[in-house]
Amino acid sequence: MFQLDLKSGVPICDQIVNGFIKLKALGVLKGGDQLPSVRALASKFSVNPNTVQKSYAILESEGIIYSVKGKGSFVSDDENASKAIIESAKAEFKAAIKNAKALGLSDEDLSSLIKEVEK
Amino acid sequence: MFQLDLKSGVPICDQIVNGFIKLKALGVLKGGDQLPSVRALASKFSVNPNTVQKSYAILESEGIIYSVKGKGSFVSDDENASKAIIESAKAEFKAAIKNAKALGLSDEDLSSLIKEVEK
DNA sequence: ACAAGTGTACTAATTGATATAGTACACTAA
DNA sequence: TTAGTGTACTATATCAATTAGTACACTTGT
Repeated sequence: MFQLDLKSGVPICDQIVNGFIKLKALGVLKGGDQLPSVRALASKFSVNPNTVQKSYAILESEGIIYSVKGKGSFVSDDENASKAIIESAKAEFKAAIKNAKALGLSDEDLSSLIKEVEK
Repeated sequence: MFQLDLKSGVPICDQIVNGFIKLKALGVLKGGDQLPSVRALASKFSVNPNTVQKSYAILESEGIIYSVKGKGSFVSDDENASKAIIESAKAEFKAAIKNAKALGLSDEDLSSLIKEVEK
């Protein structure tokens, strides 16, 4: 399970969303796996159930998970889900690119950095 | 001069800070150059003078510029300050690369995204 | 000396996003 | 029936960012 950084300034609900997206991308969570209940996860992280609920709603709207009243929330095995994960990762990376470019880094600068990280 | 995007969600003061850092990094602004006055820039951007003042205070605290009462604000001669900022931007970008790769994006994917993000 | 322009320092109010608090309802399974 | 689940809703609290307004100290040019 992932960790929350309450001091990071990143909204808690976003951290939870990204946490599960990464767990699925890494294969830790697979289609059909059950997620912690809204209340259980809220208790574990010591945050409000509404915040977790919001995260789950976002994940469901993106096709990452699906929720069933009275049963629980589960990892989706829909083909489109992985597409959503990729899109989410791309969006996050684009934001980083925009930041770097705003500080004057060129396309070449950034491209060379990509290769540096390879190891 | 740079532009502001009021709809981007990025705080105006941060955009102004990054704008000047970029101008200095690109050599458009050099040590000793005078910046627009707080009131003049606020008027040009149609934002509150306090917001510009805050940006200038941040830039000064980071050593990018220096301000003199009654005279104005000027670009600092110290090159190390802006270089340090560029380095930290690179470090942040590297973290984003690592993140994206962990989610399964390839070097080619990331390179093409760099070109996608314009301006 | 004066006036205009400069940076700086406050307090107050506003807005929007985020998170919390509390309650309630519908559903499922044992 | 009972406990646990997701879901919906209103209200409140908090915080960052911004705006608004005022005031003061300083420099420059006249």
